[in-house]
Amino acid sequence: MSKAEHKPATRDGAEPGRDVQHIVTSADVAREAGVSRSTVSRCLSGDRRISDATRKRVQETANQLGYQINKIARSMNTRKSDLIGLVTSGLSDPFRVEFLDKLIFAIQQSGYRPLVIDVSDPAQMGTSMMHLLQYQVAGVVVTSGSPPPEVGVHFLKRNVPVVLVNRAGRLDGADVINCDNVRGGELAADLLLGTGKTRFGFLNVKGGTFSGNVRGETFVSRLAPGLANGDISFTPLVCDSADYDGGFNAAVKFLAQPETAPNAIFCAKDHIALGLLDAARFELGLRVPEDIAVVGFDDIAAARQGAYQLTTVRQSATKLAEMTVDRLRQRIRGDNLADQRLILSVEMARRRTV
Amino acid sequence: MSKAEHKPATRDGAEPGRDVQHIVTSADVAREAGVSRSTVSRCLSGDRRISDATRKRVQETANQLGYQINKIARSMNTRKSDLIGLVTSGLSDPFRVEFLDKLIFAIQQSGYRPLVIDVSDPAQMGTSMMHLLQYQVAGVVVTSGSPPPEVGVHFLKRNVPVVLVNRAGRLDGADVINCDNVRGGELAADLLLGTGKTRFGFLNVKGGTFSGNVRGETFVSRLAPGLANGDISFTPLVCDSADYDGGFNAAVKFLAQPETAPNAIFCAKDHIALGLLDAARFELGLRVPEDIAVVGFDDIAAARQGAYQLTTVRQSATKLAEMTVDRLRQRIRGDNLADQRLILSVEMARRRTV
DNA sequence: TCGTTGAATGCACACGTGTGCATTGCCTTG
DNA sequence: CAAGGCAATGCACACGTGTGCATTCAACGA
Repeated sequence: MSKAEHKPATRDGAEPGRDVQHIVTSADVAREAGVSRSTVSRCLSGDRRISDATRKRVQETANQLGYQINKIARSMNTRKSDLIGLVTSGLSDPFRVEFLDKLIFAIQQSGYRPLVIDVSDPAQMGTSMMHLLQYQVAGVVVTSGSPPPEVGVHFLKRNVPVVLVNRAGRLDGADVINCDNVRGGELAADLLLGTGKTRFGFLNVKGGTFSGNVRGETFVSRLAPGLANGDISFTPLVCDSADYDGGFNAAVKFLAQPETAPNAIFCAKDHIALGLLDAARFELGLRVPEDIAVVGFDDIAAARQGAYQLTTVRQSATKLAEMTVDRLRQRIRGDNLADQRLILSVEMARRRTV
Repeated sequence: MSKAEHKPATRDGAEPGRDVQHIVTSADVAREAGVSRSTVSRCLSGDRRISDATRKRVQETANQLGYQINKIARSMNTRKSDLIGLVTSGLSDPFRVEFLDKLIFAIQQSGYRPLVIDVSDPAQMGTSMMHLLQYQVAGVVVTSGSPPPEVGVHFLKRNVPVVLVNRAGRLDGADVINCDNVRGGELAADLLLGTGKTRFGFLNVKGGTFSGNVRGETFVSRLAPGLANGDISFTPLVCDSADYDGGFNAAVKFLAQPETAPNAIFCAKDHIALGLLDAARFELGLRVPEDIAVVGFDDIAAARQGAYQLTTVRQSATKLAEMTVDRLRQRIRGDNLADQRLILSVEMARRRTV
C-alpha cells in the first residue's frame, strides 16, 4: 500500500506530492540545486572533481531541505554498512560493561555505529554471529562466549574482520586481543607470597573460563617452589557463577573453618572477589587482610570504592577498547598485518586487601 | 572496482563466477530450486499462497546454499529496518546499565536489534537522534538526556515511535515512561520520619535532573508538617556529579561536623548513596544507621551487597524494559493509544541503612 | 582557426529485496 | 462441455545511492 501511495507520485525530476509525507532524497536536492543526482552524491562524499561553487550550492540546498542521507541505500550499493557488531552476553559483568562503554565510545569516534547482539545461549553463538552478516557489518567484536571456529570462514569470505577480546582464540582468521593473564597470575602470586600467609587458594567459576584458567595456572606454577618445600599449601576453589553471588556463596562454605581454610586467595575476577570479601567480613566476621588476604583481577570501579579497597591486577578497559578499534580499522582498511595476537600489559593495583 | 569484478559476472539466471567469492542471494536460491525469485521471497516471509511442496523445497535449497537474507536490501524496499535506536550516554550509571541490559534482551526477544547511539555532549542530542533516521530505525528509546522538542516532528513525520524513559517528557508525539517518583519521595520521607531523626537532607547532583527533582520535591512536601512544627529541619545537599565520587566528595564536606549535619538523608539515586555511605563510614567513622540514616533510589545490584545493604526505593529495571518494548511494539503496529504517559510503581526495599 | 587537453558534470547501471498485477493451469459447477 | 473461479507462480517495477564512462565546454597552444 505504501507502493500505492507512491504510484501517483511523479517520477524522477518532477514535483513530489505535497499532500503525503515525503522523505527528502538526493534527487530532491539535485532538482532544487539544478544539478544531477550524481553531483549531489559526489559533493557529499567530498569528490575533488566538483567545483567549489557547485559544492557550496549543493551543501546549502541539502541543509535547507533537511536532507539526511539514507545509509541503508548507501550500504545496499557499497555492500558495506558502517555498523560494527558487538557480540556480548548481558551487561551483568562489571568489567565487560566498562570495556563496552569505552568500546562504544571509540567505535563512534571512528565514524561507526555499534550493533549489539546479545547471546545468552552459548549454543546460539554461531547463528547469532551469522545474523550480523545480514546487516553487512564492517566488523565484529566478540566480548563474550566462544564462537564455533567454522563461522570464521564466512567472515573471511565476506572480508569482514573479527576481533576476539579476552577470549580463547579459535576462530579462523580472527584477531585475538588478551590482557597479560600470565603476568597477572605472577604478580598476584608474588604479592601474596610476600604476606607470609601459607594457605593459598585460587577462586574461579566451575568449569573455568579461558582467561581465568590461564591466570590460575600461572599463579600455581609461581607457587611451585614453596609447594615443593612444603612451606605453603594450595587449594583450588570453585564457585557456581562468575559473579558477586557466586563468590559470596562459595566463600561462606570454604571459609567455614577459618583456621584451616585458605587465607591467601587470588580470584579470577574482581566481581567474584567482592562477594568473597563481603562473605568473609559480614558473614564470618573475618578481618581483611589480617585474617585473610585477597587479590582480584580487572580493577573494576567498585574495587576502588571505600567499602572494598580491593588489591587487584589492573587491565585498562580504555586501552583494550582502543586496541580493539585500532585493529579493526586496520583490517577494514586492508592492512597486511603479520601478528594476529595482541597482549595488553597489566599492573598491580595495591590497596587494602593484602 | 567491485563493479568491475561483477561486470563479467553473468546476469540474473546464469551461472555465477566460481572464481570470485560470491554472496548467495535469493536469485541463487530461486535458480537452484527452479522457481522465480518472487516465490523465494514469499516462502521466506511465510506467504500462504505458496504450496507446501514448493515451500519445503525452497527452504531446503536455501539452507543447503547457506542463504542469509540481506536485511539491508529488505529495508531498502520496505523503508523500515528491524533496528531500534537506543540513545544513551555511557555505561557508567549502574541503574541505566541494568535497564539497558533488560531492554536489549527484550528488544531482541521481539525480533529487533538494538543500535546504540552514545551521546556524551548534550548539545549533540538532536543531531545524534536525527542520525538514527538514516538507518530507517523502527523505533527509538531515549534513556539519557533530554532531546530538543523539535526533533520529535521528524520522527512523527516518518512514523517512527519514540519512547522516553525516566526523562522530562517534552518531545512531540513521544511516549513517556517514568517510575513513580512521587510515591518514591513519599515512601522515603515516611520511613525516615519514623526513625526519630530530626535533621533531614536530600542529596542530588548540582542543577538536578528531572527524576531527582520530583523525588526531592515530594520528599520535602511530605516533611512539611514537621517542618512547620519546628520538630525537624531540612537541608538541600548538592554534589558535583551524579555518581559514587560525587556522593563521596559531597558527604566528606557536609558531614564534617556530624553533630549538626543532616542525619536522615534521602539520595536522588543509589549510586550517589553508595559514595555517601563509604564517606560516612570510612572517612568520618560514623555508624549507619545509628549516627546517620540513608535512603537511596533505584535498588541497583550493589545496594543488595553485604558491604552496603542500602535501604532504597526500588524500581524494577525488568518491568521498565518490558513496558518500553510493549509500548514500542504497539506504536509500530499502529495501535491508537490515548495515554502517552506510563507510570511504573515503586516499593521500599528495607535493609540496614535506616 | 582548429585540434587537444582537462576540468566539470550527466547518464545509466547495479546493489538485493518486496509486492501489485498478470498469467497459467486445474478444478468445480451449471 | 464450456465457463468461471481459485490456487500457484512469474513479471516487472520500485526503493535511494555510488560510480564507470560518456559528454560538454572552456582554455590553450600550434
